Amino acid sequence: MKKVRQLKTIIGPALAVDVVTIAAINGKLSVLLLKTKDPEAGKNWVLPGGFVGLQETLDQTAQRVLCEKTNIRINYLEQLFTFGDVDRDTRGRVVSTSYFALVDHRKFNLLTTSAYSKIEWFPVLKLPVIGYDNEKIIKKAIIRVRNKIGYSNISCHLLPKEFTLTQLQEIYEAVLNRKLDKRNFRRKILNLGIIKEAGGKKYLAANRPAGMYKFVSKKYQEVELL
Amino acid sequence: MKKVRQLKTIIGPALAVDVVTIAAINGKLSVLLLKTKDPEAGKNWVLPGGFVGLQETLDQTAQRVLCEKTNIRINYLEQLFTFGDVDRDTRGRVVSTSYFALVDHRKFNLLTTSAYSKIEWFPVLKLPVIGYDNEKIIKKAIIRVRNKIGYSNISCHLLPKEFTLTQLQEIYEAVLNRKLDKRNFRRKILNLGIIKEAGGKKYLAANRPAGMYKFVSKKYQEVELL
DNA sequence: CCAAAAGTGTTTTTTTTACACCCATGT
DNA sequence: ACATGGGTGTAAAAAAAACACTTTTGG
Repeated sequence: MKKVRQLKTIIGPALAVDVVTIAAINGKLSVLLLKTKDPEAGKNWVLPGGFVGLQETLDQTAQRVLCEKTNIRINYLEQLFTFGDVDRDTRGRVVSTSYFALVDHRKFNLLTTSAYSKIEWFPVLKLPVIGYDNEKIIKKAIIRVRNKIGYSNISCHLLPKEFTLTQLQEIYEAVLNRKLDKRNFRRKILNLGIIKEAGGKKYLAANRPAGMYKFVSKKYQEVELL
Repeated sequence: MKKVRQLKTIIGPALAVDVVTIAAINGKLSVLLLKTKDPEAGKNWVLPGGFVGLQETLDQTAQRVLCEKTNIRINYLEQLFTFGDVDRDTRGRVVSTSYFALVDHRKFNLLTTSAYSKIEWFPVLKLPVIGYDNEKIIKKAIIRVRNKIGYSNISCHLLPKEFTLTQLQEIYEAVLNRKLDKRNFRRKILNLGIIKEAGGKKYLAANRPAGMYKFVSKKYQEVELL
């Protein structure tokens, strides 16, 4: 491993990472928040975050912080924006590079550290009081996801491996916050070629069973818009 | 002014800003580069950049650095991405938040400092050898501008206050790197309502004079796509 | 046989693309 | 009068939107 040294002569801001973790829960786009015990945040809900280590890339910091503070191992991670207002953190000058993570919430048991009193999913339309500038970060993440779901396959990270077309449509409706036409949605999503039949059928309720589908690839790809 | 203190306990990366300055010159999308004297950059061309001060926002750093190193006062500035690879800068651990600036190159007299031997515009299709990870940054800026010109009024910053429709079309062609149909372009851009007639006519060469137009507003706005 | 969600095509409207000639000027 | 870039409309093709009934199952 290459030697990396801190530039001692530079006196500058500290650098942190904050992560907006996003899932679609019961048809609602939701964000994972921690309730802090720190009085300086006004005992508000905040995003999981932490400082960037000297030997870590920003992506690695995001992964580490999210795992440490929520017990989530990330499915999809993308850098969002770097917030650098001088007074954004009352504790001192901290610049924060924000990320968003997309997860299937059913896959993880949430678990946080002693620095926080609670960990909880909140629908983005019913957020609690948020500390620091974290609400701004969340809003930006929502906008990014809302745009990106229309021209990429990122929705794959919000679902289990196999799913029905109705489930997939519900994801899109949750993210876009509007109803879509079933027939048009199916035609379009199938024509994109990003999903294919998985073979099985889902027998669940007193109705016709739904065909199961899966994504051709979970690798990020851009496609023509929805 | 509020007191801002450095978080002394945190040992982390230094934070810098790099700026990709973009103009459309002779129908070519171009980037402004500096030739460094620093042997560690291999005497290559690099982006103007500098460290973030304790009392500065990132946007302010970008403006200051660009003014100091190129004598350009920015027209339009937008944050691009934060690059945090551990070994991206051979001099030590430096995380860099990149920006891109859009300018009308005719407005400024380029002027750099003694740390650099040259300052020059390069067409993005004919870049010289670039130092550090700066080529990656430039590529990302180009992609961003290319996307954004299609659904916003950012092109206004690449032109003088008044311009002909042909000039505007040339900007779009330079950014998108393809020819557009004159009639379709005019219909679309006029229907968007972001520009209006300025009244005058441009008498220049031995041909019919062109009508002058101007942007309704230079404030950033998103519109329906081109 | 009833309730519930799955599945399926066609028509209309809107948007996009392709395309060729006349106009106003300076020399 | 001619060379040069400015300016204009229409038709065909493609994409998007609107819309309602039949199917399969469990109870």
